[in-house]
Amino acid sequence: MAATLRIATYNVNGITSRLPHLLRWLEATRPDIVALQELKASDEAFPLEAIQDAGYGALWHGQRAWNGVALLGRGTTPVQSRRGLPGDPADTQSRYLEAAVHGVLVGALYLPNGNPRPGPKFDYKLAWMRRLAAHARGLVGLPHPVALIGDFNVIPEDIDVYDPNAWRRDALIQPEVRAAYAQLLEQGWTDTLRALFEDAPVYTFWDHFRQHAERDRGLRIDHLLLNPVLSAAVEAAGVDQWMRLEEKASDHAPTWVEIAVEHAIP
DNA sequence: ATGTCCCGAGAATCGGGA
Repeated sequence: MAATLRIATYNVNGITSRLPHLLRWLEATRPDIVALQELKASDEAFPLEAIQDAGYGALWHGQRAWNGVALLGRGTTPVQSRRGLPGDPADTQSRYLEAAVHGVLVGALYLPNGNPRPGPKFDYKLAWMRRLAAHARGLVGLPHPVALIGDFNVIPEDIDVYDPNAWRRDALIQPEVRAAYAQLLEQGWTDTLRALFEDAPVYTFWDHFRQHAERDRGLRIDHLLLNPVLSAAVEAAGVDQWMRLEEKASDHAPTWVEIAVEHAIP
């Protein structure tokens, strides 16, 4: 029996503040696999019980006040394959978690913002992108489904921002950042939203300034990169933009892809 | 150049980050 697998990524900007939003969204859209970013909470503060009550198993890598990523599986607990991005043992920031969920190997990531630029934070971002590319190279050609999803903090092209000029000094749009992202895609990853929307704008983030959400002045920085095995089965993709217009919303909206699978998800 | 929201500190606002 044919069925679909829904994979989503959502930067919650604080799991404690956003738990009600997360639970409403899980119930409304019932994704099978979810990557969360910016938990901004220690491991001890992760709201496992509420998430389990919603029908999800969870794996998380928290950090007090900043960063923090998690993977949720509907009706299953993700099986961890990696915690932390390889390539720098001194890196203590919680930004990468990798696990098998519903038959997909999922790398869930929160790529460094990189501002202010220039400076050590921008250097860290570029170094992190090099480490990601080195790791991703070993994943893209695997004979099973692989996804790299999360908040990449990269505006890939001018179509991905409401006004490129307004962001020209920002780390998210710099030529070397865009080049690093393009090189990652060249390994064989498909940028799913861009592939499906073709030359139509689609945004995943709207900052808190000047009513940008209400005016749809956004950026596309949350990405779903699929390896060839997985991208061959894509049926649909989109952004749950209504979530950005909720009271006390995160500045990001959940972004998702639906995959055709042979059998119903248990 | 502007502006807003989250977190932690620690007691009321403020700094850091985005």
